[in-house]
This record gives sequence, structure tokens and C-alpha cells, in this order.
Amino acid sequence: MVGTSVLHQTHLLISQEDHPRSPEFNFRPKEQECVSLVKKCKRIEEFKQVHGQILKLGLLWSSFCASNLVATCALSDWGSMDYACSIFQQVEEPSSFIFNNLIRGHVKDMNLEDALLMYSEMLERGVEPDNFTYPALLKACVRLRALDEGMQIHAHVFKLGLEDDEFVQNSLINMYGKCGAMRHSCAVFEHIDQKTVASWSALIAARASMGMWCECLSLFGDMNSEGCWRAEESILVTVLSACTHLGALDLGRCTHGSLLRNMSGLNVIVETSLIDMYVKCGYLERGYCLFQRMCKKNQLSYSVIISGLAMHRRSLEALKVFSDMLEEGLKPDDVIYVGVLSACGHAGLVEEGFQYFDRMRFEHGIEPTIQHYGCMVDLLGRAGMLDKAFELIKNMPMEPNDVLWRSLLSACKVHRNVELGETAAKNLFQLNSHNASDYVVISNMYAQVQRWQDVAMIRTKMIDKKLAQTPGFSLVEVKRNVYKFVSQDKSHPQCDGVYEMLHQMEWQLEFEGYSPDTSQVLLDVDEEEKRQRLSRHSQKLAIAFALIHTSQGSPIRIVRNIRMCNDCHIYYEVNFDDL
DNA sequence: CTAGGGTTAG
Repeated sequence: MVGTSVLHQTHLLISQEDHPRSPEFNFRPKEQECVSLVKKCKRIEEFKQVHGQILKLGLLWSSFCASNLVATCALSDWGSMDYACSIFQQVEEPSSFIFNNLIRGHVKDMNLEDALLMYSEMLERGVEPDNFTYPALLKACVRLRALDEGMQIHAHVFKLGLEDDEFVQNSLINMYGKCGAMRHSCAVFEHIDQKTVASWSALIAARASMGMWCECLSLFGDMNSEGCWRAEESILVTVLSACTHLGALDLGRCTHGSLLRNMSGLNVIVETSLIDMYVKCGYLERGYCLFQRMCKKNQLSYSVIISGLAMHRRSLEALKVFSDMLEEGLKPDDVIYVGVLSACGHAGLVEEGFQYFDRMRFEHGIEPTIQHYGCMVDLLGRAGMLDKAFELIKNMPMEPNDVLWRSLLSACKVHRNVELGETAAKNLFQLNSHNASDYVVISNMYAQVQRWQDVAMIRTKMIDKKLAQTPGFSLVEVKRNVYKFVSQDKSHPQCDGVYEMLHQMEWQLEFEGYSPDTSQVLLDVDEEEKRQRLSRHSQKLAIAFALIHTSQGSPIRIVRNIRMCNDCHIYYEVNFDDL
């Protein structure tokens, strides 16, 4: 219907040509008429017709018409960059407007190199870029992670005196931030007189995209204290995501409050990130409740709750929600299947796991990734079907990675199959993976079967290789601030108080029957030094700090980067019993 | 004489 009306107007245009008015009076209205027709197009076919008429009327040489033809064709969702470029080829002296829109079109279509090439063609042909050129061009650099090109472009911005343009500045903040050059990103930001929500947003979102969650929150705090507060949905969602990764439940709740107070309603994205935050911060019930009350759930909402339930060992409920999702007519994707398969793994549902695996491939047409194979190896390994797990690894269509061998290794440790464990370890080392924690597992595997010589051999190997353990850190939220503690660290806040508290805790726990388990300290040091090292593990520092600053009985939630060591685990258990 | 920045979830 839309199509016919535009074509009808095209005919009007021709009939006007049959009864021309005097040229100087006529020229502009005709141009404008053409442009308004161009803008009304809803399909490429209509556009081609209008383009044809413009060619017939010889109006392509009007910069106004050509510009709008190219821009519309480049940017509309029905448009075509190839077609836009073919029009562009016909224009003798393309304006900066035309170049800008072609650059934007290439960026929109993810032809990022073409966007940069278009810019260099622009420069070669002596067309001066303007403040409209750079936002799109810098976006291309962001997507290409092209920091060098981005910096060159920043130099052009200076050369042309465009460094004070608000849009260019925000694009630069974003470009530097997402390319990992945080200091440059900050430098541009600091240069702005009147910081807007968009500049803060660019700064904060860049930290989030790099996984710098602590920095994300502290910048959000700065934004608030500098009075640039506006409940901005996207920023609050980024904050929620930071809370999720940091286990900052209280700040997450607060953000939930801000959203409720400032937004007229919560959309799917906001609700889903709230659910994910509650679930991953250990408050499954709250997240589950929110999920059940959601009016419209999408694939991602299901995804977070399924993996959340699986994570909390509520496998059967996870599988139930999955079947609800299918019933609702939503299509599962590869990530959801990772959740489903891991739910099966936690519940020891081997047969069901394989059924879901087949269903994923044959019913939903999802090719299993290495992650899915990882779930299956884990599933078999936990169930003690180690040979089958090994078979699966050998028969996978892709090369196994360290994660798979590690999964098999730890299953072998649990089920005391040293022989296969050694095979797994050998393959792991062949991948040049030399993690201290893997050596710990192997050493413990030998220790379990009293093969002390092998235990000693592994320790020597580890010391020879000078393997540093991944530095362990723990995060804890106290009064809506997140604090980070690193093992053996003395540079954290209120160090003296924390060590004093540690000392007291240890004394009290020993009274309760705790004795340090030094078996996992694979360092060539004496027993006393081992105990010292254990007592300074980051989670103990974090607990001590939290105990100092919270009232009795309030929960302490700790987020860690690596698995808790045995000793800390015992320490926790004694602690929990005490509370 | 047209247009542009940040935009969020697994």
C-alpha cells in the first residue's frame, strides 16, 4: 500500500515535467519534492524508481538530491550499501555529507575496514571531515579494537580543531575506553567542561566492557557525588551487572530501588539483569520470584534463571523451567543448553544429559561447542564414568582444550583413578598449560593413594618451574562498598585492624577445634611459614575485615576469582557453625 | 541543507 502511494507520486513528478514552469522558479521545489519522495521510500524497489526519475530529470547533479539519495540508501534498514556506493560513484564532487553517511552506513553494516577506507578516500579527495565524520568513524575503530587508527584519528580531530565538540569527545572517550586505553579515555573526559550523562555513560560502559567492575562502581559513585545524577536506565543496568560480578548485593538492591523510584516501569532487560544480580549474589529466591512475576520473558530471562537454578543445585527446577520455556514457544540457544547440561551434571542425570545433548543437536539444530562437550565430560566424570568421559574427549569433533582435560583430571582425583588422571595431566601439560592449581590436584591425587614419592616429584616439578599460583583475590561488600583483598597483601585498608582480627579469629577457631590444613601449600617452606601463608589467604582477610565492620549476624558474601583452598573451606565451616 | 555521541542482560 505504501509502495503504490510513492509510485503514484513519482508519476505526478513526471506529469509536472510535461508542463514545466519557468526554470529559476521551478528548480528548488522540484529538488525538494524529489528529496521528500526519497525519504518516503519504504523498500529498495521504490527507491530505485525514485532514483530513476531523479536521473531522468538530471537532478543527480544537484548535491542536495544526490546527498539524500546516498544517505537514505546507506542508512535505511531496507537500504543497500552497494547501491549507495554505486550512486556515490556517479557523483563528481561528493560533499562531506555524502562521505559521512557512507561511513555511517559501512559501520552499520559492520564493514568496518570499508568505513576507514572511505575516510581515507575522503582525505585523498581533499574533502574536509567535520564534527559529523568522527563519531561514526571512531565507532568503527571501537569495533575493530583499532587503537592505533583511533589515535591517528584523534590527531586529525586536533588538527581540524574539533576537539571541543561534545559528540566527538564522547566518541573518543568510548573509543579509548573500549580499546583498553583507560588513561587516554580519562584524559579526554577530564578535558570536558560540562560533563553530561552521555560522557559518564561512555566512561562507565567502557569499564564494564573490559570487566573492570570495581572501577565501574567507583566511577558511578564519582558521577553521583559530582551531582551529575539522573536515573539513566542503561547506566543503572551496567551498575547492576557490576554488582552481579562483584557480589555486591546491597548496592544491587539499592539500584533496584532507584529503578523502581525513577522509572515508570521495568523492561525485560532491566528485569533480567535484576534477576541475574539476585541469583548470582546468592539470593536465588528473590530472583526466582521476580522471574515468575515477569510479564514478558524472553530467551535471556530464561537463560539467567536456568543457569541460576543449576548453579544453586536446583537441577530439577532448572529443567522444569526449560520445558516451560519450550512450551512458551521460545527457542533455546547454545548458552541455555550449557545451563541445562550443567543442571544434569549437578544432579547426576547422565541419561537425561545425553538426551538433552541429542535434542540440542537434532531438534534445535545447535552444533555443540567445546563448552557443551565440557558439560558432558563433567557429567560423566562426576558420575564416575571416567572411561566414557575419556572416550568422549577422544571422539570430539574438535581439539580438546585445557578445560576438558582439567575436568577429567579432577574427576579422576575424586574417583581415585590415578592412571587415567596421569593421562589427563599429560595432555594438559602438552597444551602448555601449567597452572599451579593443576599441580595441586595431581599432588593431592597421589597423596590420596599414599604415593608420596610422586607427591614429592610433583612438588619439585612445581618449584623447578617456578610456578606462581594465580594471585587469589576476594571481594567483600561492606556498607555498599566493595573491598578487594589479595592473598598475603598488606596494602589493603585498615591493615592493622584486619591482622589483629585474624589473630583473634584464629585463636578462637583453634579453641573450637580448627587446625590449619597445610597440605595444599606446595611451597618449599617450613610448617610455620605454611601456616602463616594460609592465614593470609585473601578470603580470610576479607572475612576479618567484614567482621570488623558489620553487625553480629549479618551475612558476609565473598566473591573470589579462584577456587577456595581446603583450609579456607574448613575455616568457613567452623565460622558458620559459630554464627 | 539534510545527520551525529553513550545504550544496558546470559
